[in-house]
Amino acid sequence: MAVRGRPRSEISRRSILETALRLARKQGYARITVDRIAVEAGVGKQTIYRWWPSKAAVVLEALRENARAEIKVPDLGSLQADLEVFLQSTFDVSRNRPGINDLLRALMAEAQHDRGFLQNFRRELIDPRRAVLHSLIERAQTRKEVHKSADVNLYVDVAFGVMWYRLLTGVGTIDNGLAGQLAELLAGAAVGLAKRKAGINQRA
Amino acid sequence: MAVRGRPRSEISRRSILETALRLARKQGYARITVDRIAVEAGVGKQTIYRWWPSKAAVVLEALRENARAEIKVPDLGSLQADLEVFLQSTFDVSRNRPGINDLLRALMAEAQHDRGFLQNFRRELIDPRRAVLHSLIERAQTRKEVHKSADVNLYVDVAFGVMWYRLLTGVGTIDNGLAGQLAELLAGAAVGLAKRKAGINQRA
Amino acid sequence: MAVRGRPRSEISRRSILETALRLARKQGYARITVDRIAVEAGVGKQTIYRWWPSKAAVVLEALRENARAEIKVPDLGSLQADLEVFLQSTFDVSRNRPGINDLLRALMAEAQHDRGFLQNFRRELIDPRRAVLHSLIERAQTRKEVHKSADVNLYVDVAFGVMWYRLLTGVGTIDNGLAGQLAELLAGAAVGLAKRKAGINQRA
Amino acid sequence: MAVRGRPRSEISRRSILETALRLARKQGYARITVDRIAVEAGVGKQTIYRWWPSKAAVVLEALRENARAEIKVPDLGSLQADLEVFLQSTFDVSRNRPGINDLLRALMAEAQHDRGFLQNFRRELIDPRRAVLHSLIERAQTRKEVHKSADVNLYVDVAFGVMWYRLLTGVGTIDNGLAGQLAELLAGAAVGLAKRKAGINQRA
DNA sequence: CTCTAAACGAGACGGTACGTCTGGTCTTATG
DNA sequence: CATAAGACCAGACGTACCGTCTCGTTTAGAG
Repeated sequence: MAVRGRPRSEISRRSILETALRLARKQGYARITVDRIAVEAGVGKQTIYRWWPSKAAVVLEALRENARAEIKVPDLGSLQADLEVFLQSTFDVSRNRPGINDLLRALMAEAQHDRGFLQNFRRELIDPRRAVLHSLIERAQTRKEVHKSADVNLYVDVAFGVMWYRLLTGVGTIDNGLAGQLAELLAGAAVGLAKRKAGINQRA
Repeated sequence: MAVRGRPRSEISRRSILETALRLARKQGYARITVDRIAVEAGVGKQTIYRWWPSKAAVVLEALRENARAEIKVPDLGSLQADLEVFLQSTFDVSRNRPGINDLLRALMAEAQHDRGFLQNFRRELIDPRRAVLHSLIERAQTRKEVHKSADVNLYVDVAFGVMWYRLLTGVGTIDNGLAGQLAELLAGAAVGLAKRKAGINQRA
Repeated sequence: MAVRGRPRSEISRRSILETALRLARKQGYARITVDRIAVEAGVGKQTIYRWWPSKAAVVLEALRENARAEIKVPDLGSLQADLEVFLQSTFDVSRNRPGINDLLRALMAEAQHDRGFLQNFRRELIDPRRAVLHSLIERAQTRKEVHKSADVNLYVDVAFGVMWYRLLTGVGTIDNGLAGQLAELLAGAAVGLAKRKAGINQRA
Repeated sequence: MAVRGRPRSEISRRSILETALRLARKQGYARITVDRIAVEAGVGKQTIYRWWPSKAAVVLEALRENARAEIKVPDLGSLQADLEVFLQSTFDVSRNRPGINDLLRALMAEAQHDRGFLQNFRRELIDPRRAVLHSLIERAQTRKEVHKSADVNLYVDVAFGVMWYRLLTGVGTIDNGLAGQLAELLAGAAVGLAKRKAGINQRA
C-alpha cells in the first residue's frame, strides 16, 4: 500500500534549511531559536520538530546539504603530498565561507550536551572526513610507504585533533602552512617508522 | 585609603565553589543551575552573580581551585620519556576523577558560545597546561635534542589536540597507551628533524 | 478569516482566576506571587503574562468574575429608601466575604503606582458601581424628587468616597448604620435643594 | 547621665529627608528605593533603617517636615463659610505643589500593605487634618448652628472621603468649586437637621 | 467525488532557567 | 556608638526558549 496522507513538503524543508543556515551565519548560532527559524521560514514549529530532533540537527543537515562532496581525495603517489593537498582542501572549506567555522564550533559544542546529536554529528561530519584521511594513509600503507603496524587512526586524530583544537580554542591558525607542517610531521613519523622497522628486519 | 564596606565572605566563596563542583560531578554540568547552587550553598543568587559572570565561570574556578599543582613536570633527560610521563600524568587527572571529563567537555562547549568565557577558559586552563608542555620541549631544544627551528607550538597542539579531539568526539581512548604513542610520535618527529638538519649542516 | 492557532484554554483561564482569588483570600494579596498562582493553578507563568499584565489584573478579573450581578438596584419610589437599600447591599458584599475588603484595598493601592491598572480598575470596578448609583439618583431627578440642577456625580462621590475613605484608613465602620446615615444625608441635601429651588421659582 | 556614644547626625537626617522628597517628586514614589536614597544622600543604608522602618516613613516625615502648619483654621461665624475656606485651603496645598498629590496617593497605597505604616500615616497626616475639621464643626455645634445630635465624624468623612476618592481614582476634580459644593452640602445637611430637630422640639 | 489520513501554518500551552532588582541585615573601618 | 560603604541572604520579577498540544486548512491516495 502506498503512503497515505499529505506528503512532506519539499518547499518547507528547503525553507527551513536555508533559513537556519542564513540566520546562523548572520547572527551566530547561539542567537537562533527554533521559534525564529519557524517564523522566518514561514513554517509551523511542529513541522521542524516533526523532522528534526533539535535545531542542531537542522543546522547540521543544512551544512551537509550545502557542502556536499567538496573534499578532494588526492592521489599523487606520495603520502606527504597527498596529506598536504587533502588538508589544504579541508582547511579551505571553512576559510572560504565566513561563518562556517562558527557553525562547526557551535555544533561541536552542542554535541557535548546532547549524546544523541553527538552520534549524528559524528556520523554525518566527523566520520566521513576521517574515512577519507584514513583511506589516504592506508593507500600509502599498501604502497609500503607506511609500515603495516602503524596506527592509522592516531595519524587521523593528529590531523583533525590539531585542526579542531585550534578551531575551538583560538590557539593558532588553520591555514596552508599548518597543512604543510602536519603533512611533514605525519609523513615523517610514518615513513620514519617504516624505515626503522625495515632496518630492524634487515638486521634480524 | 583602606578597603571600605563589608569585605567579601570567604565562607560564601568556598561554599559556592564546593557546591558547584559537587553538584556538577554528581548530576552533570547540564543539570545544575545558578539557583540550585545558590540554594544548596546557602547563599543569595546575587552573591554568585556579583563575583562570577556565569555558572561556567564558577565551575571553571572550582575546577582550578581543586586541581592546583597536580601536573608533574618531569625532567628525565630524554624528550620522549618526559613527554610520556607528562602526558600520562595529564590523562590520569581526568581518569582518576569521575565527572571531570564531562566538566571539561561542558566548559569547552560553553566557551564556544561565550567569547568572554573562552578567554577566561584559555587563561585558566588551556594556556597553563600548554606552558608546561611548551617548556618541556624547549628544554629538549636547549639540549640540542630538538632542532632550534622546530615549531614547539605545533607539537603542543598535537598532544593536546588529540586529547581534546578524542574527549569531545568520543573517538578513541585517552590512556597510557596514547601517552606512549604521542611521546614516540612527537619525539620521533622532533629528533628526526634535528638529525636531518644536522646532516644538512654537516654536508654543507 | 477564522481564528488561527490553538485557541485560548478556558480551563487554564478559570484555574488561574480561581487560584488567584483563593490564594489572595487565604493568605492576603501581598503574599501571593505570580509564580505561586502559576504553580498552584498548574499553569505556565507565561500563560498568565500572556493574558494579564500583572497579578493585580488577574485578581481584579477574578473578583469581577466572582461578583457578577450582585448589586441590587432597588426602586422603592423614594430616593432615601433606594439609597439605603443600595448602600446596604453594596456594603454587605464585602462584609459577607472575608478577605474581599483586603483585596479591594490592595487593588486600590496597586492602582496608585500603575496608571494602566488604574484605568482597568476604574472601568471594571469603580465605574460600574458609580453607574448604578448614578442612575438611581437620576431616576429621582425624573420624579422631580431631586432638582434637575443637582450635581449627581457629587452625590455619588460622597457615598463611595466615605466608603473608600473608611475602608482605606480604618476610620469608622462600614455597616447598615452608615448606609442609613448616608441615605439620609444625601436625600436630605438633594430634596432640600429641590425645595429651595421650588420656593425660589414660586416666589418668582 | 548624658547620652553616650556618637550622637545622631542631623546632617544625615536632613540629607535623607531632602533626598527622599526630591527623588519622589522628580521620578515618582514608585521608582525610589531605600538604596537610591542612601546613595544620593551620601548616607549608609543602615542609617536610614536605624531611624525609619521603611521608605514610606521617610517620605511621610519629609512631607510633614516640609508642610508644617499650612492649614488655616478659619472662624468666620458661619459653618458654610468656615468649611469653604478650610477646604479651599486644604485643596490648595496639593494643587500648589506639583508631585504632592502623587506622594499622598503613594503613601495611602503604602498604608494598605503595611499596617504599621497605616497607624503612622493616620497619626501624622490623616488624624491632624480630621481634628481641625472636627473642631470647626464642633464650634458650629456650640453656636447651635448644628444640632448636638449630629454625627460630626460623618461630616468629616464626607469632606475627606470625597477628596481622597477623587484623588485616588481620578474621578472628578479637587478645586475651589468642590470646596464650595461640599461646604454647601454639609452645612445644608447640618443646619437642616438642626432646624428639623428644633421644629420637632417646638411641636413637642 | 467523497472519504480518510497525514502534513501543514499558527500559536497557546506547561515548564524551566535566566539575570535583575529590591528589601532588610550584617560586617568592616572610621570618626 | 553612629556612620559610610558595601557585601550578604532571600526571594519575586518578567523574559526567553523549549518541546508539546490543539486548532482549522490543505493535499494527497483510496474507495
